Amino acid sequence: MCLALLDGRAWTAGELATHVGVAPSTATEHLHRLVKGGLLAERKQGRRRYVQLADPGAAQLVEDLAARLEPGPPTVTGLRAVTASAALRRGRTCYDHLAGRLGVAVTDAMTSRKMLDQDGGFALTPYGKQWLVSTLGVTLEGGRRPVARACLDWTERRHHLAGVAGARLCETFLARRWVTRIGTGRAVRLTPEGRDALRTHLGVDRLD
Amino acid sequence: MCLALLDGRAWTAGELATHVGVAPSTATEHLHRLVKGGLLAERKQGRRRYVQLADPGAAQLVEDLAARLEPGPPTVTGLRAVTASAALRRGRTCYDHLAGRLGVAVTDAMTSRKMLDQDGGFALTPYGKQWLVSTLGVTLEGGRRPVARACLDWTERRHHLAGVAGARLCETFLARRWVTRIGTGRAVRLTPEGRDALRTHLGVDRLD
DNA sequence: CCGACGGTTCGGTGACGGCCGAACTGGCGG
DNA sequence: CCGCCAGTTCGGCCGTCACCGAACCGTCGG
Repeated sequence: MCLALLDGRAWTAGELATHVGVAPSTATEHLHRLVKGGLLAERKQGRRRYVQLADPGAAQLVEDLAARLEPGPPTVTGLRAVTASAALRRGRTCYDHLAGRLGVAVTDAMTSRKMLDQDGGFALTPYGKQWLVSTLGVTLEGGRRPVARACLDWTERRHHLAGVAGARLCETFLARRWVTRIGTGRAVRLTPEGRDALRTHLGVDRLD
Repeated sequence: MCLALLDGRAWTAGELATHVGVAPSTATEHLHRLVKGGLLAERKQGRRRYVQLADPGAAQLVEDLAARLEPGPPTVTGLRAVTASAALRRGRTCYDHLAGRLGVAVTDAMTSRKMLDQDGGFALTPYGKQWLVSTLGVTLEGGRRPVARACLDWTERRHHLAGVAGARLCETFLARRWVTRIGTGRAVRLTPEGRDALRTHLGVDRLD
């Protein structure tokens, strides 16, 4: 369930129950514990109850656990499952930022263009901040949350950009329709406009 | 047990058993699972078996879990326990770097002296690298491990410096006897020479 | 060579936890 | 007003897991 919630959206108890294949009563029990423990936040709307990860810290924790526990995606079988997992590997959201080959490619491009410093840690350079704020028009005020943070990509086994900057970047990509969600899941697809934008802004020609 | 192992040292199975108050056979069972799961590494020496956290990633995971789960140190009672926990709050090692008020103070001083950029993320500045390498004489080669990383301090509720830089800094502090270990635990004490060094190198006058 | 000691293996036990089905609650819609 | 649906509560069952004591194994020291 926590893995499913990593898409950053709010799920209903019933959705999660069928998704993981347990009875609704079982799901209810688990979700109550996770809420009481502070990992999830709940929001009641009429007769249904939505849960989502409580905060970016919770998402990071789940992500880190998953990264350590999964030595690789367990071999999927069946055409449907294979295409779905291929789409996820190509591009997806990870809580509130971009991941998969797309997320890593953006991170790499920002690094080689000196917008991101991965040499002394993981931080935006002044130029990188300027690009985000002036060129893309986002704001980087984030309260106590770090502006830039490395998040280990569990399909690519590389770091991609998370934190406030990663979240704003992902919002921008979605708002400008550089990427669109595939169906209702976490997978995203790069649009032709997105392809152009990647080339002009970041010099990324193609994603393998 | 994992919390105890956060001091970075290698413990024997028996030590851990008595430390957490279970039978040796129980400890053995748990430790075998943790080793098989890749969280701990074991090293046999004669008739005893040492275990320690497998890698910095494992330490980070345990630390992050602890930071999230502990809303604060559960009120300790008794003079002995109180002084011990006060010493831990003042200064300690966290796996392989400095933590507690000492660790946070060093991190803050490096930040205000522009050695560390906490504004765009968490990274050493060129000046910070130069200070570590030229003035303190450490090397920052660390393979795949990040040079600088933020680690949430569970007593101070603030970030302190971890990663390769944090580890080298801690080694230096210990080697130059700026801090010394108190007894056999994780707690460290600032020596008079350490006090001088903090003042001359980082402009830190006193730790509250 | 023998005893002490650290560690492990094994069998058994008690309890806890996950899970479900059935009954119940309360919004929502016809 | 009644039926439907999402979710919850409750009771009970079963599996599993933590734990321990006792026996066992190797290593070290006398």
